[in-house]
Amino acid sequence: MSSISLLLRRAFSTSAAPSAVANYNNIMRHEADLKKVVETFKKYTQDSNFRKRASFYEHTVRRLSNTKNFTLIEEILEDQKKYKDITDEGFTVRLITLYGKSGMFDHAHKLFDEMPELNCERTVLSFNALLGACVSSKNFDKVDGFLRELPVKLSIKPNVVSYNTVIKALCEMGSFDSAFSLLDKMEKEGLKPDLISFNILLNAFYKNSRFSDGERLWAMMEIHNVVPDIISYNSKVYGLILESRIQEAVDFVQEITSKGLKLDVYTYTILFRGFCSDGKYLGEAKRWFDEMMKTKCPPNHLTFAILLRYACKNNDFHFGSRLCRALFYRRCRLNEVGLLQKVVDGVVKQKNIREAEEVLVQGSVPNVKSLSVITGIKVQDRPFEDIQFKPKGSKNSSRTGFSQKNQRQTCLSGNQFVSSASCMQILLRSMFKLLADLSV
DNA sequence: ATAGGGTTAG
Repeated sequence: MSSISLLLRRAFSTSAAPSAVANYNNIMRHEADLKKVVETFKKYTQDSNFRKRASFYEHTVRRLSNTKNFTLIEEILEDQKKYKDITDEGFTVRLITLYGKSGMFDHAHKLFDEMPELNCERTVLSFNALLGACVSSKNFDKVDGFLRELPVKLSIKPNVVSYNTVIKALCEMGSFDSAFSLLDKMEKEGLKPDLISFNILLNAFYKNSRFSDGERLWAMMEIHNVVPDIISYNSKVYGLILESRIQEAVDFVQEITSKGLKLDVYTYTILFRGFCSDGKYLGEAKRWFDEMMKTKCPPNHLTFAILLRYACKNNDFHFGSRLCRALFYRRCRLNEVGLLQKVVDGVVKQKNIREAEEVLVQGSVPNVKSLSVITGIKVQDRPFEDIQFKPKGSKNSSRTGFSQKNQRQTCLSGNQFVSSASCMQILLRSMFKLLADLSV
């Protein structure tokens, strides 16, 4: 009990004087009303320093895009046209990219077309931004036409980035051979395929069960003097796992290490996913997890989700609770709270009360019943009365790490408490949310 | 301006 309230107190206490930037972050994070978010954004962007901060644009637009508020996205991005920055190609390119990422391809295209009248020069940068917007908005089929028409029309010479983007689009459409043949086309245009060109192709081939096509690329890379990096190798590990060649994948990973390359979180996570197919790899999974810790390669929420499910499935709750501790330490959010509950239940069943306690205290699994069973705390009607929180309509469930099922009981009005169970849930959810926010 | 993870299970 005391540890939990300590955690809560820490989570709810306000931190020291925020700068303008932190201030903005605070306002935006806690503001549930998206109309107000938009107003605040527009107000802040009157400041020219603020307009240089690409990440604010990204955060705000991503949030509006996640909730499908496309009108509001249009409102803030179109509003930017009134600033002199719009004559700076870099600034406009960012807006085009944001439209693309929000899936608003027509807006991206329109802005590109408007650039001359906005007094903004168009070079290969904005051309590439337009191509990129096709890809991110999944208008893959448009890319090829743009590559054929626009360079002539606008006297822009495509560069490696342009071609890489087209290769990506063709791969996404499943036109692997056309994508591959663009390497030749590039060379004819006097451009050298680079690491990114090859990584796009490696990924596409191995991921789409074209293992032998993938294998052929390595020799080509050598010819082009392109040195593979960990992203290149990860594609192959993925390919091996996809073909259930687990041991070969392990051997290949060893080989990567012996080349002096550092494995990254992707490498491990791909391996773990391969191990999951069979309980016999549990020891191997632990060994690689230790390796991860030893080499200071921090696991992320996906790594934890995969390993936790694997541990639970094989009744290894000791490993499970160890994973939970690492998970809380890293302040990762799981999109499946049920997994934590499984660990607690498993540990309790095996009578490792102490471990269960730790998982609970650190992770606050929102199950009041197991909470009171394990800790012996009797849940009162009005716990934590000293803590105020805003329950109304905070809808960003994705940040809290709680499933939709757990969300539906949010029915408080004002600061009134309801039953102890849902109160506890809401309280814990708020705590999770705050912990998540603090870790950003 | 371009590159990379998942899907459980009742």
